[in-house]
Amino acid sequence: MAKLFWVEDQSHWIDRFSAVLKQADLDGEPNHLEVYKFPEAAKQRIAVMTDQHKPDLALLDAHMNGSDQAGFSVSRALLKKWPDLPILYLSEHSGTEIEEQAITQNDAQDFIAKHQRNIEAVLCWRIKAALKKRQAQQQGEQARLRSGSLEIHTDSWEVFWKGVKLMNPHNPKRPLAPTPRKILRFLVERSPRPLSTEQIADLLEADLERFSYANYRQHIKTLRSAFDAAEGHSGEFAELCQQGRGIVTFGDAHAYFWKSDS
Amino acid sequence: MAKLFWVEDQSHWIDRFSAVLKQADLDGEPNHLEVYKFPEAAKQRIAVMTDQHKPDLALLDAHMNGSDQAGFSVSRALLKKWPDLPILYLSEHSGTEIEEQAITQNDAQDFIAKHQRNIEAVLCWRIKAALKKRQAQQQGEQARLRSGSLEIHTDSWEVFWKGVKLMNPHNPKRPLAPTPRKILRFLVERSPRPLSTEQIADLLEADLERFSYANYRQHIKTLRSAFDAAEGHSGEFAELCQQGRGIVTFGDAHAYFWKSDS
DNA sequence: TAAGCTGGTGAATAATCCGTGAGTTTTTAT
DNA sequence: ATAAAAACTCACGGATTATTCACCAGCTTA
Repeated sequence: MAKLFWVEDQSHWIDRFSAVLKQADLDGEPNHLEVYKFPEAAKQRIAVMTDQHKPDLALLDAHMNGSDQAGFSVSRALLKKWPDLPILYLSEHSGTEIEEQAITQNDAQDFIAKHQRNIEAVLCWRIKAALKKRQAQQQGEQARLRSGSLEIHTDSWEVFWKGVKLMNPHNPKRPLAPTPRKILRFLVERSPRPLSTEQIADLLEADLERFSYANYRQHIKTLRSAFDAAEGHSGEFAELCQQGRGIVTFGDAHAYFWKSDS
Repeated sequence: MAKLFWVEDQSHWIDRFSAVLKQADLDGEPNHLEVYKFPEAAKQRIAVMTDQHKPDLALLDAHMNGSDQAGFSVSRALLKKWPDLPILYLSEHSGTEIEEQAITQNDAQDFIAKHQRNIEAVLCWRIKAALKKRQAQQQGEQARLRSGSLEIHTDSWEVFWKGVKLMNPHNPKRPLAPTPRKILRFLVERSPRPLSTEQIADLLEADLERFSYANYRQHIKTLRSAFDAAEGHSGEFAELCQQGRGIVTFGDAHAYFWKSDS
């Protein structure tokens, strides 16, 4: 559960974004949102918060109630207590001195303009990215990609399905081979969008002359049997794929996609 | 002197920003700007760049010459060589899928819309902030290393495995040779990320012409037999490596990685 | 019903990886 | 300058991985 600490003085922005933020898929769980309309109230709250309430990320408006510095004072209060807390600004004053101050002097992780195309989505992407970065730093750089029961350690490239490490189906003592594991990663990263043969070839930096659809199919087969092996050859994964989850064919265009099982 | 690596396919943007970027006060010194108009040219250049040319920051356009992926392929080439290089996108397509891909999948440090108020200044602020963050990260490295049964005294460069000092396998009276020692240290420092031949060559500040994969392999062999010797030639370490711990081949990219035994 | 398509499969082949020993060159210490 | 140590090169071979091929089943369309 991601805990967000949000300070915003204008009600209409709160109305507009709170539902989006609560429901955004940041870590697969529902988010907890703590909103304050006044910087003073926020600061008082920060003073009494314990580590157990520590937010994962703060979202601030820089300019509030007529003062340029209101948001920054909240930021200072937060950073004093938790120096590594990522702070994002959400402001109407992009391109101004406020942005400069936020970025160069107040250790802002990001500064997002309120007035822009598709702002809700942009906000979610950036919060997600900030959380991811934070997590990577915290966990000693343990980069992980998760989707349902699947977990890919993107550093050591180990892949776990329901907690079991995926192995090479032809030789259970050996780990999943490089190309299949890359393909799996790309599929999960782009989930639930499909990846055509050409796109995979591009991502693999393979020659399109060499990398054919037959080829792609073969690697998908390897992957599927690796999943099956991890489940003790029970055929569960094959069933899952039948039901349109796991590794699924797209229907045409020689494409496959990954869909989380949960 | 900050070195910037910039890929941008449209001349008018290059004209508009190059002077600004050259003269921006990023670290108190004049900046060095390397500009490419074609992703292919950029990638070719990256392939032959050595550590001494390593840029401090890359500025990419995502969408170039009609392809959405052109910028990302440059990003991949850069990150493959220098995994911690900060990458900023400068794009006309903010709020679109391109931004999403950049931020959530391509480890973008930032994504800056070309069309915005005061863009020149914003660009400089953000570049400066990214460089500052990078520097702060680099300084936070530790002085002593421990990983499972392995301990490296980074001051005296002695290496202990299960409390036994690793010696040169060819001559048990002599300490482990410098290059294997360094390689082991880099592997452990980056654990559990793999280190390709290219990256090791970079870290050793060796010439890529000289430092080949065969070479790397040979040092790995030396290391493994040093571990084996420390265990009284029992073959335990070889077994450990078989099981994916200790010094492990990555299975791709001519890379190895270290994984703690505990 | 056949032809054309997609997508799954096993087996065969091709390519690559990686460990290895032996030898050569470069570096270092005396 | 000399010798020892370290770094590097090279080529081989077994193992592993990637790719190709031929075939089959199911579906759609003429």
